[in-house]
Amino acid sequence: MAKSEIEAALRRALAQVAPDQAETPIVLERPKQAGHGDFSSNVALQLAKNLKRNPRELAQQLAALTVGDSFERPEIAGPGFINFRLKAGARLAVIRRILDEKGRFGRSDAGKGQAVQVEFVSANPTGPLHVGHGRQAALGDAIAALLEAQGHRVTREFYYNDAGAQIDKLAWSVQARAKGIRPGDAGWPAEGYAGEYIEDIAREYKAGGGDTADLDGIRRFAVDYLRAEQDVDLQAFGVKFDVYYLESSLYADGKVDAVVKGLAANGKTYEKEGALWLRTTDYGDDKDRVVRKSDGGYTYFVPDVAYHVTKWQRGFKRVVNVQGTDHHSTITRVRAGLQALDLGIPKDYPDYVLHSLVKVMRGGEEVKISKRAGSYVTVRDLIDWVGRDAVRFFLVSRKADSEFVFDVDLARQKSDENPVYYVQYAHARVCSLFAQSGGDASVVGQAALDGLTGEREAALARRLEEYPEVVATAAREAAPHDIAFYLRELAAQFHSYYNAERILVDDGELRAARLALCAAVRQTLANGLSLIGVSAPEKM
RNA sequence: GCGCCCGUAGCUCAGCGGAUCAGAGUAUUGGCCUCCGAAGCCAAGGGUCGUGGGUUCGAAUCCCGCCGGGCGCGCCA
Repeated sequence: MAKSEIEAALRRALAQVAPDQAETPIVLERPKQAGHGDFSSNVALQLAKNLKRNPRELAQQLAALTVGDSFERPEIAGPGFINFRLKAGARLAVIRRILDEKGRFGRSDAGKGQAVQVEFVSANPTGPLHVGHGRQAALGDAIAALLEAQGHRVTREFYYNDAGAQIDKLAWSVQARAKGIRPGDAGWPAEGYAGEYIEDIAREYKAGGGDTADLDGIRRFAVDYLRAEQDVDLQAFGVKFDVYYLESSLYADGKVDAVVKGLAANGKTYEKEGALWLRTTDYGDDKDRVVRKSDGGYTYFVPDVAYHVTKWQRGFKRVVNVQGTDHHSTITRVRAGLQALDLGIPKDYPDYVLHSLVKVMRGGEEVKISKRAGSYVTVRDLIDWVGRDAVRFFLVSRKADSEFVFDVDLARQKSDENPVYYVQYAHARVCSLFAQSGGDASVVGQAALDGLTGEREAALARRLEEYPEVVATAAREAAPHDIAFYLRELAAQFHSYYNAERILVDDGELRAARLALCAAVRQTLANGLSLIGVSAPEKM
């Protein structure tokens, strides 16, 4: 590839100009302005700092020594940047590569099949999924897809908190409803779940012949019911999990007890005020935390630690947990627990991607209620309002840690269409071109590309060439929004090209070359959209 | 009060291991359909990058203070 050739040539020049600085990192950037060429390096500036010499002078020396077949003579600009311009043939080579690699374009085997686990959503089975879960589902699934694209073997996992106080509350709430007690009535459980769905569950339970006095039966029924409902929503969202891990199984298998024993055996715990405490302050926490409450029960973070021990033991050397920022205090605790067990788990295990909460706006006001859940907007609501593709694109298009305002009106506006269609429309337009030309992408790909001499064509080729690096960076930083941004820019350049040039000209060779470029754009759009779980329609 | 995150164009947001980083979309205004999909394209206006210091030849980017916002700070999960 052209980039590595430039890098190697620059490296050779560097070895001649400054042998003792041969370790200076060489960074090749893609200038934003086309006038600055295809690649640019600031090595001369870095070098000037170390050698205390004039950067422009160094740049001149380096540039004169940097030669290669695929690029023109480099130019010096600004304080000492070395700019490289590719020869047309080298720049257009990416088109043929894309048509050849198809869905593999942008993928890499850099991950070498390493097993990685991405845990996300992990909603308690106490109600329908809310928008925050939606953001997690969109982010987590995209991060998983990105890691797969980099050659990792990814397991998508959902952790069910199906044990503990909140499940008891669920059971009491359903039982109360089954007995005809409504929220606010006498006998309604303290902090019970007030959503309409509780009534649905109670009705279904009774319809199935359930006994309203059988609290365990109610509990099992309600959890199964809500799990099934969440699965339906996730399916509608296009997210599939490989493993559902149940908190209750950690108790059943004795893994929770084992953690407590292990912590005690390592001398990391102590008794105080009738409770058992863990010295999490030894690992950077503000204060020590309770492990076993004075009533004998464990706090939630014990099964959490036990769960993460299983992740490690299941062979996941790398784990990414996607959670809301409201859980950020658990990071220190879980890591502290793992360290205190002294199992050889790295200090920064696992990785976390925290996302801020989503505010839903509609009609100029924040929406806080939904019919079904009562106190929050559900994933289902969003899908119903703007469609799955728009929800997934929107929720992934912002940095995870910035607050996100989901403007439903904006997403529906413009004759009931969504902004994501800008990207999808570019894809559909190429499909339309092929439908009309009767062309076949693989045949078209054989065409000579020499005719593609326009600035827009060069810019599109540059953009396409960039794609594999965008994917690699997005995967490394667990930042799917990079993909969304890239796709929008690629689509914008395509629309611009489409309007400026007549693709289906009469000249056979030129037409074939332009169609080849369009086919490469279409392929890249499709590859990118699939990473974030958005469809690439042929018509719309 | 303490900890983490955030403050960039009217609005929603990228950029943040310093330089070629003042950007995108949207909104506003003005152009472009006898012609491959106008759900599109082209152009213009619009920001002392919250604020005050510091480091540096060079700071939206790094450090400190302050202001403003979010989230945590349970023997809840």
